[in-house]
Amino acid sequence: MTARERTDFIRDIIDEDLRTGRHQRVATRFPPEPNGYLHIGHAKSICLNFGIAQDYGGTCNLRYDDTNPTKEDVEYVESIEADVRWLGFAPTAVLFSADYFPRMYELAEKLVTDGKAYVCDLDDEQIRVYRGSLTEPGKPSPWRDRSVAENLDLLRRMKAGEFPDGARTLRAKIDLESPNMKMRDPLLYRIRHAHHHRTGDGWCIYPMYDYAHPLEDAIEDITHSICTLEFENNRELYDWVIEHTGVSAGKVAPHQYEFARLSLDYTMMSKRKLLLIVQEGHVSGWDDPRMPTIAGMRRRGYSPEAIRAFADLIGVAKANSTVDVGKLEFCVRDDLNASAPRVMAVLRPLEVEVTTYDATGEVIDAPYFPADVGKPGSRPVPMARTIYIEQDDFQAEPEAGYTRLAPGRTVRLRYGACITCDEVVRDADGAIVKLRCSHHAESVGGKPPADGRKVWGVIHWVAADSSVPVEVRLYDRLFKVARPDDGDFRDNLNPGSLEVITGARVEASLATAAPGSRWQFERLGYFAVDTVDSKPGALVWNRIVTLRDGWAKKDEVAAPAVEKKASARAATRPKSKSPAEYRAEARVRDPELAAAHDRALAKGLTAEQADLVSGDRDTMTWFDAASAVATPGSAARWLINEVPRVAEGRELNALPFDGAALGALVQLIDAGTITGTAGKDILAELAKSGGDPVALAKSRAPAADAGALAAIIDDVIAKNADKAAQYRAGKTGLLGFFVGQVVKAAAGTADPASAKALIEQRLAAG
RNA sequence: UCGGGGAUCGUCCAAUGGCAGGACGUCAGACUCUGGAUCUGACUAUCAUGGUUCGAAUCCAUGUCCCCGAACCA
Repeated sequence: MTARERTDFIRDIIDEDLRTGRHQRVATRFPPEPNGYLHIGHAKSICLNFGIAQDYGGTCNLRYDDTNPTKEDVEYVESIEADVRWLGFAPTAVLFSADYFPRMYELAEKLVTDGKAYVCDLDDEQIRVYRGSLTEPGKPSPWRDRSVAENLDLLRRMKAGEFPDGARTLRAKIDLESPNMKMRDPLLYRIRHAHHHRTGDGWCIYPMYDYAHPLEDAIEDITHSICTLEFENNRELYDWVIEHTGVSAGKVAPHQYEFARLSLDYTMMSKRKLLLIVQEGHVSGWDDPRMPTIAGMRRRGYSPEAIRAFADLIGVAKANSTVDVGKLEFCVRDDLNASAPRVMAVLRPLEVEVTTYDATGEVIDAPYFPADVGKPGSRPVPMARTIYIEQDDFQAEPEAGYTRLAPGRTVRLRYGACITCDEVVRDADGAIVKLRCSHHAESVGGKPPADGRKVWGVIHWVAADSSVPVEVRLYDRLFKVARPDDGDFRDNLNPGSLEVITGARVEASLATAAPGSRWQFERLGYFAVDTVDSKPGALVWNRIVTLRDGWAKKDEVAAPAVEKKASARAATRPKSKSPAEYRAEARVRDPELAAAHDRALAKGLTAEQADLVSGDRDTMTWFDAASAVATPGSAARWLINEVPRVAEGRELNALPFDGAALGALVQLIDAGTITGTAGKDILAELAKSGGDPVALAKSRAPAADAGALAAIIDDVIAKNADKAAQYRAGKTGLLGFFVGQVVKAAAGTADPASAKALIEQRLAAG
């Protein structure tokens, strides 16, 4: 990767895993199901998984998650690998889930033997009913308690093909009452007498995703299994499968991490709906240049570099978000600006006769790149008496702000001379058919016309005789609304997403442009030779993206603000209990807690504090122990506000110290023996490795006296003279910075409150 | 018996108790043989309300809003 450092929460986790020695290597995987073409959302995932492997010198497998033979196809398998490689990544290995079917089945028998899975005869409708709902527990299948021997026999007969599709399933025996629906005896195998693209008719039972995926990861020794947010609920089952099959025994098991998948406005990412768009003929195929597929973007002319830059730009996080398509277009332009040679083409030609021009065979040597790009190369551009300019570049009655050609006005022909419009030739209907212009021969080479007349602008052109006629396809976004999924996507298709221009002309040098090559047509945009329909002598060009255009922008209708979708679900769904309700209920159930609540109140705690220290047994015990030694109010404050910070998610009873130790610490602070800041330091130490707070307090350096403190402060101010100046100039927010620096420099011997006062004083004095 | 996640400029992502920062975008200017590029400047944010703290986007509490989960899909 470049010098720019990439960070995201997943790389943070990896850094931590490497630091602590949990892993010595990094192994990821990209696991698409071969049931469609890859799209820009997959590109994000590919860049993440392969990018991590590159950054950490690890491995990344391309693994087809082909566990459902009825939806998958070799066409997709081939397109996926091609897309991954085109994006610039080389899989460490290309693998298929189906190749693990024997091992998976073996482990399924082990689960059965261990009494952790059973064969269920319920049909799909019954299973759904038995599973319960989001708010109600499920109930056990009547087949849940079959003997191991019977289960094993039935499983083997399932595998042998003795039963029809849907007759039986293999289910994990977990917990029908789990609040996580995924844990309510999930299906492991279903019967499918179907031909598999890879295993043929070798199997008639196929593993479910939730069973197959963790095993695949474990078998491949994946360390970090990265997937999208909707699998968060599946993680518990992922871990269950690995633990109970023992597939990772003796090794470090893979762990699943979830990130937010990409949403792009004006774009649809659902594979199912993308398939419909193709099937219903709204586009020409999966690789139609309007499609958000990698194949479509490739054909459109997007480069792999641009797509990778986009993935970097948008980052990786856990918040659902919708990225502005403008960011993708920025990446595409940014890449092309530096890489695409400049040439000239006229989309809608307007004939211009340069009446004063009679040279023949004149050829202009025009550079491929402007000076600011600084790349070498040029091509010959023939001039002629008859040329074409863009119809848009002439207005018979120029509107305000128009800076191009008009009657009597002079403009420069790009790379050539300036011309002045002398005459507009119209047909019988008054339509403009051609222009007659005179030219200023002395103005070639960027020089101004000799008579000092104003040059309004620079326009592009091609010679009439030597330019070549081509077809140009102008693409716009496929959907006319930012959220095509609101309602039926078919209603939201942009009818103008493709405009075919047949009368366009490109300069002579482009006659042999290679399919797939990318160029900038000056002042128009970036274009690529179509790789499918273009033929020598009959070129077809795709517009990749327009140039950024400040003038055109003014005509553009402001995009309507994206309206927030009203949440029908939020209104109808039952509201979850709040923690406060849980605590109150716990006290109703448990008289000990109720008593603790009264006790806390009696000790003078506020109602809120009393509530918080009596919601569960652990907290109650801690508070009782702490308040036995320290002032109850202080004990409660520290327990409520400070302990959770250092616990970093651990339960109280998992901490290496207890309520009594907390009490002892708080007592020292109450008594003024140590400062609150020192107390926080000691608390952090306790949380890390336990110990005796009194001893820890004693071992600390004594508080700095006023003189020592002043010396530290002066030193910090001297070292940060620029910041001090900014502070004095009014950036008072920097006070916190100085306090932080001083506290750090004093290694805990300074009391921040008094330090702060002293710093303010010194800063003002300076 | 509901559970799991999430909320920071218009947009996307940072800041792991100490200067709210970057990019896209927008606006203004400079420059320009592309109304491009480049450069300069400006713009705009911590969901709300309390609390803890010398100091809170960050810790605690209460509330609000959003997403996911009840395929023999992945």
